[in-house]
Amino acid sequence: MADPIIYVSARIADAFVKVAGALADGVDPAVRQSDHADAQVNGSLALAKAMGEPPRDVATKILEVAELADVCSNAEVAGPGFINLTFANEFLARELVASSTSAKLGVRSATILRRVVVDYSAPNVAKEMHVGHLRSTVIGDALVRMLMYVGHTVIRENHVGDWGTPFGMLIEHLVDSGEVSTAEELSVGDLDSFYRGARKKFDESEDFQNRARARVVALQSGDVETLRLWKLLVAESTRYFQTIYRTLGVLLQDADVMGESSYNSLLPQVAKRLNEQGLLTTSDGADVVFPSGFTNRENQPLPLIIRKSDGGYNYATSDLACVIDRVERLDASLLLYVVGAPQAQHLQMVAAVAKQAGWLQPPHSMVHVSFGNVLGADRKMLKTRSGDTIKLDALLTEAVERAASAVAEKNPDLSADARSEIARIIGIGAVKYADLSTDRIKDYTFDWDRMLSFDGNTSPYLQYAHARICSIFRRANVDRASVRKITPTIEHPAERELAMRVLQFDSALWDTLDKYSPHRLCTYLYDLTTSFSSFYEQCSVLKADSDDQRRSRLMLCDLTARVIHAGLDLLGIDAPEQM
RNA sequence: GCCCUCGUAGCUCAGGGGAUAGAGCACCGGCCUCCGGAGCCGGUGGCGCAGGUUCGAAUCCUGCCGAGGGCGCCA
Repeated sequence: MADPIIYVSARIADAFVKVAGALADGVDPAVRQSDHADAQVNGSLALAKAMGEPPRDVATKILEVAELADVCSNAEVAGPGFINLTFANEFLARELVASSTSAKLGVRSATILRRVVVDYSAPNVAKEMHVGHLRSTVIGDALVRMLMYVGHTVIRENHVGDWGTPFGMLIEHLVDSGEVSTAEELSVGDLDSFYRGARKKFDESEDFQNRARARVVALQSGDVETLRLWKLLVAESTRYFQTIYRTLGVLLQDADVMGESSYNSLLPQVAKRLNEQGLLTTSDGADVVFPSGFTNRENQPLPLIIRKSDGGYNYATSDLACVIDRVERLDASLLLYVVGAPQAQHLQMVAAVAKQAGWLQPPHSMVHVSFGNVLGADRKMLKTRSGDTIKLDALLTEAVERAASAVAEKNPDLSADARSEIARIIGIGAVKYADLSTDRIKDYTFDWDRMLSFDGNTSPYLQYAHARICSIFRRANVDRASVRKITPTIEHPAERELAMRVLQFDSALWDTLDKYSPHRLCTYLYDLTTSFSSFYEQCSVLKADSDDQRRSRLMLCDLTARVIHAGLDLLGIDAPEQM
């Protein structure tokens, strides 16, 4: 019940040991998909190198001792010393049934179950969510779903920006505008104009600046009235974030919010503990740590500032408190930070200091799941025509509108209700899939027409294939669950191709988790769907040659649909039965 | 100046030690008495440059060129 290649790899590894004994240590069988057969063994060449024997001779020896009778219908030495493997159709059929009847469609569970914190989304209070937050939110949410799927315990943490000097001006602006008016402004999601209003006053009025600074002091010293006003801003903002999260269909809830302010009480302890370990030094009036290996412009050691010269703490301290909290209180062993690439050095420094201080010892580790920018057609940061940042809310609304007009055109028979729901699923799915389907480390180009196209590696294409399969079962009037234990007969090349793809769900998901790269799962789902479309074109299901063939193909269809559905679900995307 | 990331087809992207580098769009040509043509099948076209490691390099290493980002009291 795993990818056939994984299954066969174990057999080949055994054969390596039989042939080479200790020389096989550390030699990866490297069984991979192949254009020349179902799979090819590449490791035979490396083993031959280790043994100092001709590669083809070694490959022949491997084949003599490898136990492949029940899994391969053919195995032969090829080229310079590869071994080409062809899986037995009966083996594939057995694996398909195992996959179909398993709870997780053939995906192996994690062998070591961990507690994982995923830090993602992280919008700022009283600031509009924009496309920059889209990536963190969408990628983080997909990783959360995948980690849970393989059995890990996942703790979502939304590190909201709810503290710092800007709150002085924001609170003063709130006082000027009145609480009722501010609440109204924020509740309709007009966070940007509120922020800009505060900023404008701050820039124009010296009196306002003084009030703002005084307010920051009041906030940090715990003034009751100031805290009340601050909480008002936080509450209205998080309520608004939640509406975006619901539209986007992500798992984040209010309970997942762990804003920067959550760590305020821990900050003095961070400094204290660092000091006790002799890591803290004073530099230009600030308390800092110099982790090794980091330098500034002048090639001088680069500090992580723990306590500013004015006595205040900053985000580095808060991030360290965060590490302590996640490791010591939450007992998480893996900390994922789904944060943009520009913060790479900062996070490296935080990790370095946390390790030096002994707070982040193996098996505990933190990983920066970094990502690039969203670019417009001009290859620059995505902006509106007038040069403003694009509000996430507006972006999602446009996605649904565009999808709605496409649905209305392609499927006018749907009821108005069904149409708007499907438009939501397609529009939001398209935006999320576009973000997830390219390597997160690179910038990606935002293009409405491409992401909403029904051709190519897009969510509408996957959703369409899924809907077609659902349509087959409606027409056949067959209960989906009733075909799930049927052992399929693999005959047609397109059936075989599809069967192989379906069975790769397991390794596709694990490859994805290995690098925390959702685009690998997307690529897999697209390949699977392409295989299905080809199968569907060449192999009649409802008009099959025999009842057995029909049942066999229905089984394949059901399993394919379930894998597409599950795969999209792991990406946080719905798959409607009709569209 | 130092550090990090990225350069693959005209465009948007996969592939990140394995045989002949794959898709989609665009362009050219096929397929509707057919389960959803929102589809399928085929064709044209490419690894920034130069070294190195390796049986084998788009992939790993070094240098150069180009693009983006970071480099002490904002978060």
